[in-house]
Amino acid sequence: MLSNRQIQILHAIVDNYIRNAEPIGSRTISKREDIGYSSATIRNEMADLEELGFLEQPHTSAGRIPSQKGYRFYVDHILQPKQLTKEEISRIKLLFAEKYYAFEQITQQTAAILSGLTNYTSIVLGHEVKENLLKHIQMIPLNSTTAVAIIVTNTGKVENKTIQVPEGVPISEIERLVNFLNSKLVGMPLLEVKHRIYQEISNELQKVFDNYQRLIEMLEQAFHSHPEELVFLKGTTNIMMQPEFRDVDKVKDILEFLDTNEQLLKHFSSPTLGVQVKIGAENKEDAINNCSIISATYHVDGNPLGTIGIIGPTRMEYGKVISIVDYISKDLTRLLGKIYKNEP
Amino acid sequence: MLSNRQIQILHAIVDNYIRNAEPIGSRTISKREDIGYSSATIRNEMADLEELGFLEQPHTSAGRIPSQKGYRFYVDHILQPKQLTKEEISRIKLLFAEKYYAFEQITQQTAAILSGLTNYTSIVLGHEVKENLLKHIQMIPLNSTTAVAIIVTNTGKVENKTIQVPEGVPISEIERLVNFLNSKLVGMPLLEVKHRIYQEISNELQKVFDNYQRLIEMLEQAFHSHPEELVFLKGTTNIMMQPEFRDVDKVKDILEFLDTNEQLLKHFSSPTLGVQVKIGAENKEDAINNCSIISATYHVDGNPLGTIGIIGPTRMEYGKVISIVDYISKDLTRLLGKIYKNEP
DNA sequence: TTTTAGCACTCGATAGATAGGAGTGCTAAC
DNA sequence: GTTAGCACTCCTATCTATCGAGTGCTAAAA
Repeated sequence: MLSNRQIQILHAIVDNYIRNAEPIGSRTISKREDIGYSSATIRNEMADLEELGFLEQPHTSAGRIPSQKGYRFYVDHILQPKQLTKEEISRIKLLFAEKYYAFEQITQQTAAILSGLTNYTSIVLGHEVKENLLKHIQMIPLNSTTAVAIIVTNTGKVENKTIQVPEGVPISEIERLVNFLNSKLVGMPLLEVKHRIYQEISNELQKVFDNYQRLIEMLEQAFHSHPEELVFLKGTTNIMMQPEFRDVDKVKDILEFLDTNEQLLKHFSSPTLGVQVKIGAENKEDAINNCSIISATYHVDGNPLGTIGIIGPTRMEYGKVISIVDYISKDLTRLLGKIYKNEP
Repeated sequence: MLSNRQIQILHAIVDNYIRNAEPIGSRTISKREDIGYSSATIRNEMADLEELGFLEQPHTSAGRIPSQKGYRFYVDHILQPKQLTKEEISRIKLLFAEKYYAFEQITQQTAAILSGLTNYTSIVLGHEVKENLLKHIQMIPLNSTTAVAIIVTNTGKVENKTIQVPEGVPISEIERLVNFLNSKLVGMPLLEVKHRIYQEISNELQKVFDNYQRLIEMLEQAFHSHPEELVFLKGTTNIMMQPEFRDVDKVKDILEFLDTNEQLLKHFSSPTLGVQVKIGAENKEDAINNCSIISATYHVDGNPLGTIGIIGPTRMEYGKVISIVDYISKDLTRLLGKIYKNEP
């Protein structure tokens, strides 16, 4: 276990490095008012801390910087969450006080304020539609061969697809089909809908509709789920302001990681309670080995709907960012809860 | 006017610089098989070309590089469009052969193939909804206080918004309102709809519906148009592979420009016939002074719907990129025309 | 008149060499 | 246990010298 003095020194080093991005020497620390030891003493402690794996030395004659383990200890045991300022809170309140929104707008605004308040890159993952329930199906013919299929879920998510209408199917028949589907499928998890169409109601469909085969093809199109654009990023260029990312190749790797939605989604696949902090190589992907990600899941009615997060250098202002992510994820949960009360 | 030999030399310099990103000296050119002059002769011509403004010299003892004027002349008078390879054509064909799509998917796929084929950054601007006609309005209640308003246009574009339903308005009343609106507003340009609600049908609304005031508030929400997410980018990180953009600050400026949708939209505000090439400072914005943009507008029924484009360094493979942008914009126009035939 | 060979000159890029200084580790004294 | 002192390390910055690609000019050749 670390002694109090060691913790004090580690604290000072992490704080200092987060602020200045430069290795810290023993003299710098001994000069701090809250530390009453000579540089030689500090040096001894620093050597011990390095041996224990909490500090690193870029080269022999440089000061120390926190290692990943050091950051981890800092986050777990030293850090006290930083209170948001009045101004920050009022900016968030202002945003979430807006009355009506398209869904994408909420996520976009959330991403914007996250990166705005932190000066890092924000990530907002939209809703996991999978567990949503079907609320309504609609098909609107555009012309004799094309229609728009619209699927609405109980959380207000709207999906739409342009589909081909089989030759010789009159509009009235489509209306009848839509009514039929609504009566049979509403309230069902979206994931099961397709399955249900084939298994349970195909018989009935066949009885009631002449052009069964063609209609089923059309439905296939309508419910064909494509991997969704769920990811919103904001402030990607903030990364480049960090002194550790003045190198184009590093930045490129990170941006490529962020641009690949699949990777991002995989990274945030499991919802978590509270705020999660992943430091450096705790993120499996090589590209973001020098980054930390702070994230939290937001909910409606206890169901995780998506994730918000911040990505920045391991030298991140953990205290501030954790507070902001926590606050906003809770406010977002509150807002969504207000909008989509779980009524039948 | 430039002599044939001058054109030949300019051609060689531009080609060479596009390929290697390094200044070209007189000796390099005189060694080329298609040029039968000594380096001294080339030197004289190069000096003349520089005086005329077609070439530049990074410093005294370096070779020459094309100036903006040089690129312009190259694009306007020297360049012969490069035939797409069979493989390129088949990749495009494959993409556009897909039968059904959500609209966003078409734009996204287009962006993907543009950047995939060119190795530059692609920009696809979605549809200008303004001139679209209203095809259908729908409101789907989620619970007693919230509903989703869906607006479909004749081009298959679907907009949706979550709106607040005023207290005490029964579902049946909303249905009646939607039917009323559809009977009155369908076929009208989206831009005029709001105006029309207030001016022409407000009287009638007032007569037929009790909760006129509340309903009009709800409609205000539904038709409140927010600046739309119309921009799709792909391959933004390709910029960083260019040797002239190994500098984080330059990259940052460009990415910030691309991230600001308003700027992009402004830049592409006026539709053009055919492929447009903007070289270097011909782009007004400072951030992209060292970039060229190659763009083309795509249409449905003669109406410009959006723009596709490529942004890269001024040292761009103009021949190839122009051909690709041209080809894809035409194919996209063809595809959209097929999907959204202008039928009532 | 046009082209080319020859040559002095320019200037950025590269590689050592050197000095400076921040910081360390160790020892011995407090 | 703490600290002063000191030799040592090694990064950084600066300067210098060299190299060479490329130029412009002149004069000779075609």
